[in-house]
Amino acid sequence: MGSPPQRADARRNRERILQAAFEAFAAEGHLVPLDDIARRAGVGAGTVYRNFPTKEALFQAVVTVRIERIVDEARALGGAADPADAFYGFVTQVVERAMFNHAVCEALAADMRGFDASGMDEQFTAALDVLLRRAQNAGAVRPDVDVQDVRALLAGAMYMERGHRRGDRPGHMTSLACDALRPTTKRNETSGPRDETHCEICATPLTPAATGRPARFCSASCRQKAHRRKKASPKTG
Amino acid sequence: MGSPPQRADARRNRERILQAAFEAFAAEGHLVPLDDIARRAGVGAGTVYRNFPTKEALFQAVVTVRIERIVDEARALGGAADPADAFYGFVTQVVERAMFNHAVCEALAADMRGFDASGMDEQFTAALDVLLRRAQNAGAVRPDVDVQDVRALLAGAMYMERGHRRGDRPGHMTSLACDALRPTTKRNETSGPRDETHCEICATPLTPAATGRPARFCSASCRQKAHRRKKASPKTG
Amino acid sequence: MGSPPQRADARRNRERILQAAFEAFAAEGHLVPLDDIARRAGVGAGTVYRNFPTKEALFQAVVTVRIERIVDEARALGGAADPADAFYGFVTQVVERAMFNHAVCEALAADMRGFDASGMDEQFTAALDVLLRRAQNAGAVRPDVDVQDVRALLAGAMYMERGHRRGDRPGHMTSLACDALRPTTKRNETSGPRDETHCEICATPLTPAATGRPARFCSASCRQKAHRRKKASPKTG
Amino acid sequence: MGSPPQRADARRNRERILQAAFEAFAAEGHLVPLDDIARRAGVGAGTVYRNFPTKEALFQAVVTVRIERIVDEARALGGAADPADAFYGFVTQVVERAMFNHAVCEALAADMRGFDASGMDEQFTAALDVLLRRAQNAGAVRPDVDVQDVRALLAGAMYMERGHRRGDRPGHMTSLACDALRPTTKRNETSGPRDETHCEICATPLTPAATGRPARFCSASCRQKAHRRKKASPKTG
DNA sequence: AATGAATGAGGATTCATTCAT
DNA sequence: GATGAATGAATCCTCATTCAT
Repeated sequence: MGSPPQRADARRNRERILQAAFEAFAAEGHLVPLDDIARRAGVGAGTVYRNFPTKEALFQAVVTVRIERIVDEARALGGAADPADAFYGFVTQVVERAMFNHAVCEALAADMRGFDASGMDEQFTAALDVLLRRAQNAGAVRPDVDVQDVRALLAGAMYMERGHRRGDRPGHMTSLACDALRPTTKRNETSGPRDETHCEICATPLTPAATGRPARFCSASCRQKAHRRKKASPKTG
Repeated sequence: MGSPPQRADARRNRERILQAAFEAFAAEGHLVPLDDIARRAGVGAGTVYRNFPTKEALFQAVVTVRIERIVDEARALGGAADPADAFYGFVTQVVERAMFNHAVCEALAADMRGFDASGMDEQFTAALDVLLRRAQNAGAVRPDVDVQDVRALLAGAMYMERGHRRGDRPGHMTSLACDALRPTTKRNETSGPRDETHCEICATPLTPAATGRPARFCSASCRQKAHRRKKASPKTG
Repeated sequence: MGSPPQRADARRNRERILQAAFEAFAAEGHLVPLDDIARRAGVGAGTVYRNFPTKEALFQAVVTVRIERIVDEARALGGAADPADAFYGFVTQVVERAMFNHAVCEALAADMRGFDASGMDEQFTAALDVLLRRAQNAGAVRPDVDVQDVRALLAGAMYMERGHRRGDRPGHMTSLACDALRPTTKRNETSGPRDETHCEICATPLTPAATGRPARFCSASCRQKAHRRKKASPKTG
Repeated sequence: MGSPPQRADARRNRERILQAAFEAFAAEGHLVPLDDIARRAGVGAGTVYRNFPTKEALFQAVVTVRIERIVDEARALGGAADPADAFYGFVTQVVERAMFNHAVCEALAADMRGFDASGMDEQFTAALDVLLRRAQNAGAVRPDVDVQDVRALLAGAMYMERGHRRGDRPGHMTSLACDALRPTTKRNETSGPRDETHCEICATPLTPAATGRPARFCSASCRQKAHRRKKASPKTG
């Protein structure tokens, strides 16, 4: 039943189902009723079941296709000139893509729920492993993480981006996650907009000044602390 | 409705319901049927509804209790001598506790779904904010993250620990997440057990040797690379 | 949703559901459990929901069909030769039909509860209005009533017939209701069977005579009163 | 259990329950949950059940009290000077009172649902019968109706008033119902506000004139009909 | 006697899956 | 092969009635 059908129209149906399922699962995850998918695909529910024995199998099929592409990309990057770029770029891109896709998210999820079919998981892990080791070998990734850690981090980054999507900083959590992987000497620090409602040093709420520049500190002693601290690590604003 | 009943048996039932709900939600999150919770508690469904007007209210009640404790701890740590320990210890502990608890996970989740009741969310954020700012002030946390970032990271760490639970390294993902928050100069690097099935350098699968010490590299050239690299960063094993 | 299905068996099922719903609603009104309707129709509850999105929609569908017929009849009578017959005949017939039908009763009910769908209510009112005005124009209906009064009276008549169904005089209450609409000069007075257990004049219970013709009055003075009254209005027996 | 309790506080509770039940049933009829009544009465549900074996029995008790009063009034009117006023006044008053009382409505309802307990129904009927016969005897009520007809009409009038409550004409339907009972020669005709959107004669919708007095007829021929008709029965506007 | 907690049978609705057409 | 109709178990929630305290 999972094998591709012979007739042209049947093959077309299968494609349409996969496409509809992709969209539906991407938008709503496992929750979307199968009838909705069938309707989107313009076929009957029975046709879906002819092609995929269960709803879960359909889900698997959908994400397998996606993961296949991702694996392909990972393999393509396996020989890239810059192992660091290859690795971090890959991670970032995967997250970005999955960020808006409930289905891929669930598939690559930390618990890999609903994604152990067809050995795609192993292939993904293996391909990622190559990128990771090359990056580690190049000194771009700390050596004490393994591919499972990275997989988990990937899942976590997707999760964080999905949940804490702040219009202002897309990709911010992913960037943090990547920083967790870097050796200590290299780091991409980015700074967000400053919080003008609390003291930067001790978090005391600030009384907003009616006029003039907003205050940054609650007191002179906090301003002094900030001053001292700035001298100690001058690179971060 | 949420007020504790007077009679001893009723109070006992209420406790049993909360306990059963705690376990059930911890194990399966929002998904568990309310009837299951009632059965676990040894009461009828009606009794659950007498105590909590909706399933959601029960969920809230369960997590509110948990979050309350966490907030209390955060507040207690607000005056700790070592801001760094206070902050990282708190984060680690929260994750550890929530790790096995789907419900708390969902409550503190990145999207805070199903946890806006009773202002507990704000209290949690505020208490965490204090710990964060003190740690930043002490130079123990990079200055370009805010409390929302930390909340997201917390949620992500819980998620990662839940999903990628590897018997061997509990808390490992949390440790990584914490590292993402540290200024570059300080880092807790830990190393896991060596993977004996792949070349350490190029990730080529290794043929296990029938006897003797297991191989670490696939070839002489990889061994050479490893040697060169070791000289460059001598601190990591 | 409400569109008729193509397949023969489905169409048959839909009909059976409508029929079962018609009977069930007729007998018990909105109260019948939907599962009962499904069982009567010999289908699963899901099948009912496939055809009608909610129980209420099913109710509407059932009564809409009935009201449609009634509206059709009203329109057909719009050009009748005798406006009085058309109007009173229509009213009588509507009540007769709805009399045994809780559902139609509820639909045409005084408060029109649960019958504002599909504009059928307005159509009914409009068609009735035409009959009413023609009858008023012909002097067969008192001029100080409007179509809303007639609607109310219709509902009331149905209600009365339903409740006080006396095997002996079906339509009696409707006849009374119609009389309320007639100009004073015309009236259809009908008389029911005489009550042989009370004095006709003062309602004192009568001791039934063991033999002979049953008594009509409790005393000679009442007989006398009746005699006098009979002379005053000789047409009613 | 229906028997009045001995202790003073118990008697007080019983009264409070009856009062609360009266209000609750009046407002919502049979639908109101018993727990609500208990709460309104400030007692536990168990106390309600101690006094009344079922919810239905409570309902009966409540309406029995009300009907008792109505019966008392009917009896008091039995010797009134003017039998016509006594009868029509009574009918009107009963309807007016019940109009805002779901419970009494249901009790006196056409189908007498939920009101066959304690012989109150018979007493009501008997008392009404006396008023009716006296009015008939006085020539104020057509002779071809019996007390069951009047009961039905009462129920119907309540029903109509409840459903078609038009702010503008409270009691209008009751007035109509009374007219149905009058001998042909006497009648209370009232006229409502004229409908300015349809032709008075043929009910054709009227195009509202932008200025000037609103039109009453759709055409000259209808105006002519109206003119002829006015001459025939000059008393009604 | 009073309380109000507990019960549990429904009731409306959804949806994965099967199967007649 | 395709269709979409049918199924019926599952889910949340209500409320009359019973019973332990």
